Amino acid sequence: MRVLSLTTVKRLPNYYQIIKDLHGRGREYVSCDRLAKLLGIAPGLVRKDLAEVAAKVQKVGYHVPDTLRNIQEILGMHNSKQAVLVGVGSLGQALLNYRGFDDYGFKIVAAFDTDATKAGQFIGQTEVLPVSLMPGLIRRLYVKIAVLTVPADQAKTTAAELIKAGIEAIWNFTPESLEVPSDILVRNEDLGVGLALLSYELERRIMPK
Amino acid sequence: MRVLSLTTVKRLPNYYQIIKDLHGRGREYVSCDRLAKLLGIAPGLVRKDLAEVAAKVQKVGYHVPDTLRNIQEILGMHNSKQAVLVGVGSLGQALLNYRGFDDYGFKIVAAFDTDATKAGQFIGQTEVLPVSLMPGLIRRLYVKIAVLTVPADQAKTTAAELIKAGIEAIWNFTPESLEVPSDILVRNEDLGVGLALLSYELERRIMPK
DNA sequence: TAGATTGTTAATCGATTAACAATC
DNA sequence: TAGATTGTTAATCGATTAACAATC
Repeated sequence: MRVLSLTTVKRLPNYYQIIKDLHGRGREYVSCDRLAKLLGIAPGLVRKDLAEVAAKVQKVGYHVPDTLRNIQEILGMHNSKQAVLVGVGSLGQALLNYRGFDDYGFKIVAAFDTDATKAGQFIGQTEVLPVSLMPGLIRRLYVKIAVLTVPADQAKTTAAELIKAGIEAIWNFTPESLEVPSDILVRNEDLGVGLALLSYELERRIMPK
Repeated sequence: MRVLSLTTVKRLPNYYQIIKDLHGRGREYVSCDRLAKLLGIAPGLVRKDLAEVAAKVQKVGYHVPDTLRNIQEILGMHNSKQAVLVGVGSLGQALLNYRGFDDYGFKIVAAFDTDATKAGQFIGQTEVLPVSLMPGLIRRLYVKIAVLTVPADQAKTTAAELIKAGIEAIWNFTPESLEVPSDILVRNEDLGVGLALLSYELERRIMPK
């Protein structure tokens, strides 16, 4: 499997969504034209994206079940991936309840919070533990992924602790930018960015020119 | 004010974050080199981004308080923007509790859910109402923005109802792609995309080649 | 075969970078 | 002035599109 461009990988969940839907409705094949129309992009782009991804059959299009499987394969959706979550605020709680993770093979095995009164609660399937138990649990279970949902001012120190305990990938929901060693993977997910874009487009529309 | 490229607008919240922090610590000026280093991008890009945005002073850099104000202005952060939220599941609840919206002038004035037993509850500052009251309230308060956090299978019909009631911008957290008239603004925010990217990079790293 | 489809190429577009010019 | 900084230009890079070739 060749390395896919990041822009292609970004679209994979969109293809996945549509193809999963078609699969559920019993469709066997789908053309790139159809996919392109549903996603609002050029058919050629679909062909390029799926060139290394889809199970294509000349004349009838892409084979739905096989293509679905290939996307799952590429994204490692059926490899189960253990993760911990740090910071059981409102966003942390939401992510603990969010069911969309299962699809991607993610399982949050424990959540941590500095507020000891939260310890012992279950949110969704996950137990909240005091943050003092964090390094030990990460080491014991060989957890490599952490979801970071602490307040912004605790982001850097928490990230440092996580890395020290053996975490290799951080999904960062704080607006802080983290400085980490180059062998640590960080993905920033900032709701503020989406809101800023919405906000900007609204401004331009409401007071045009 | 000229039209900024979307890539520039996407970085504005990052500049905002840093400059706000500098402002809080009493700094008066900041150079593009400094900003570039903190964001991990080229100094020239910072200069280009901020050319139309920042209050620059030759020889000392960008004026922190004025630049902060300009970014707020461009993003319309001090215009208060009323919004409603539909779908009080786990993600909906999180967004109702999320305090980051205030900064951008967003105020969620009401939340709606089809589950009538949720009605009457307050989540954060916001009351949950039965969905039957939605069109009336949107019209009465002239609300133009909706946050869509319903289950995927209700996304399309809910969006249609919102638009019928007068909503002009939808912040879509469902994985569905909505088909809307061209005068309606939609921003898709799919956590699955972020997860897919993290997942892909992890795969590549764990089983290299 | 004819026709529907995917594959591939070259052209285009836009964003980023690097280097230097301009400024105070 | 010298020096620190921003402004601007041209080169580069990468993604997308459009058009056509190849396939079964």
